[in-house]
Amino acid sequence: MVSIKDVARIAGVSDKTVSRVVNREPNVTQDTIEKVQSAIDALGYIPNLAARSIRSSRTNIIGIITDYISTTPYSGDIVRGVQDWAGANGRTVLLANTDGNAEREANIWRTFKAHRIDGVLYVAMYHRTVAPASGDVSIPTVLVNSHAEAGLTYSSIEPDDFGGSYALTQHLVELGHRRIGYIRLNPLLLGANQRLDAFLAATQAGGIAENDIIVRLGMEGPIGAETNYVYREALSILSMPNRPTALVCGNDEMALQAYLAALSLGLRIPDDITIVGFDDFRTVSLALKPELTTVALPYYDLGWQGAEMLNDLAEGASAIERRILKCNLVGRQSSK
Amino acid sequence: MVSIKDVARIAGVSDKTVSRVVNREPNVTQDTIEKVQSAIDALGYIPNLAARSIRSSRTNIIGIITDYISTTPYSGDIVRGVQDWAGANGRTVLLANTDGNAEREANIWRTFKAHRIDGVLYVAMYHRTVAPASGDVSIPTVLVNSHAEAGLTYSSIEPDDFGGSYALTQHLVELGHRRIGYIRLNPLLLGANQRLDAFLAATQAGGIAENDIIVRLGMEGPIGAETNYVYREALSILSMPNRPTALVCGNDEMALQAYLAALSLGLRIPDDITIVGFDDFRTVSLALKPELTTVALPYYDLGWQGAEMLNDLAEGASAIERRILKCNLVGRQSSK
DNA sequence: ATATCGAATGTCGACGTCGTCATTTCAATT
DNA sequence: AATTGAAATGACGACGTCGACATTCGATAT
Repeated sequence: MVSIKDVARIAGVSDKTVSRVVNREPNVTQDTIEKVQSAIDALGYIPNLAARSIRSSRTNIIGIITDYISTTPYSGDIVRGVQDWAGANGRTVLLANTDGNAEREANIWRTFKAHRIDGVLYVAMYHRTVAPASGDVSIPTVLVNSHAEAGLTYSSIEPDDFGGSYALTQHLVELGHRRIGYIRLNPLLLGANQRLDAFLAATQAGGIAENDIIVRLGMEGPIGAETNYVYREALSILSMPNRPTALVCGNDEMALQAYLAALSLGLRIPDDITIVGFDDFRTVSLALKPELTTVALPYYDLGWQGAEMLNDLAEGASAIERRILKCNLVGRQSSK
Repeated sequence: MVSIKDVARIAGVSDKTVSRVVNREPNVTQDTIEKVQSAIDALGYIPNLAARSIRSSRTNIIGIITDYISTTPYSGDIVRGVQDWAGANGRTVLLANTDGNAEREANIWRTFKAHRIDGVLYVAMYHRTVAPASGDVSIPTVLVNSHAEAGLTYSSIEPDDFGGSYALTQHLVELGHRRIGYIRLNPLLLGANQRLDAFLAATQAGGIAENDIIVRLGMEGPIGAETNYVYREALSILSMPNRPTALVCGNDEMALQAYLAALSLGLRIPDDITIVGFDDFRTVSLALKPELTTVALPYYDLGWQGAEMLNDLAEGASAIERRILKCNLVGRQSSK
């Protein structure tokens, strides 16, 4: 590999002068700059960041630790947000995936430390409580789409499931719905409870009677291997003699199944039944006809802002911040 | 940061001896090993990989360059496959995303070279032809889910869209379907043509008359901003007086729309109409009721095997290999 | 011509690790 | 006790970069 010394030799200057040119330091003649630059171009010289980092003890690398990357398709957008921030700020991203395996996680922390990375974004693919196994040597860490278990202090950034669900429910109340069905997510998911709680709070605030609320469990069991009751429950709710006029689903994938149930019963959406989802998982929400009213999770922003927070931390900010990002209602044609 | 010298001082040995222990070199007394090990544990010493790499000019880092990571949800599995291989083989993964932007791509190559990574996996998120902008200095590179434009020589690994589509079509012929509709993908996608070609070849081989094949265009326009005709075309095909008994969709998302169209016409799946997809995009294929017969893309294996191929290349193998991975038929309840 | 001073450039060493080679230790053999 | 040889350990330098400091250069003022 061509090094700074090779460039120096070709340009007929010292290695330090090349270094000055590369790092755009002042007090270098225009003439010298050109000589050096053409030597760089001729040799295709690219500075060795490893060497740089052992001198400066700063790597400009941030690490991402993810868990179940493939179970929640769009959460990859978190990673994209981080990457875009990194690209815009001269950082590089090291990525590793635990698959929920503790031993693997410990290894990843070790490797990241060996790389002397500047910080870690600990990204949960579904919104939940986590306990990073960072070990004794500490690295600046920000939890993304998650927060720390009781007793652990980490900065974190999360979506406002509660607020999003509240807004969505309010939307239905404003449309005049007085009897509403609800199919809830796997209770293991943090969002499941927050969304349901907000739904119940908003319906109550909207003056809807308790027995005009029909709540059913849509899924349960371990993440990635859950049992799915959604279709059956949707059929059951929609077959009730006094069927509700709106059906709220824990997420868009559930809404899809509710669509199928509704259509197979000959119901038209949204004329006979309003159906709404959550996540704005676009491969589903936009493919459904009519397109689905849902709530968008701010995945990309979680990543971008999480990276910003991490940067603050790595620069010395010591305050622990717990940031909550808004989930916006996305009104489409499935609600009326 | 604690270095090898700190450990040496505490253990009362030379830095080289610590190095020997860390790297499990022979000819070290058991006694010394223990002394050193306890110093390592006490200090929490972790070797600095950057320092190691400037000596050995081997980083054990492989880079992944992706394009449109968020448009094809499950293709993140390619990355997961790479990561798993890396984890199992002591490598670390550097990740960057071009978003289809050439300038960004050039920057990424520069950065990767600056990190002196061992090789690059150039991953396309949808199957296509690519022209990596790797610049003059070369790094071992393998193209994943893509192959090189004419004139460029790169090793590559791709899914066998043709074979998968052929098997799927054959399955329908074997089920006795003699009149079949086909909604095709955006022609910009490489898979679009391969899948359609295989469909036409398999129907012809199965003795189906040309005018019993109804092909419609489902999508067109730039990736990520296409116009979608699927629902309309599905309705149109399914409303024909002599409607086909099976409908093949370019991918699972299209199949979803075909389901909606069929149900809204009061048709039952699969009794009145067989519908099949492609991709085995599980959030859709398993959520559909009945579950969708489709073809699985070997995303994970593309990643894992791509990493293997890259490793061979980095170790000195000079042969260019073009590997094609099988796409397996996944029979479920939507075909009969 | 000479002194002065800032600008331009160079020399040197340190960062952390490990290969090379030299030195020390120790047990086995004469 | 002296010799031998292998095993164990250490000293040193190089990898590529850049900070600290030293030196040289060139222009201006005397």
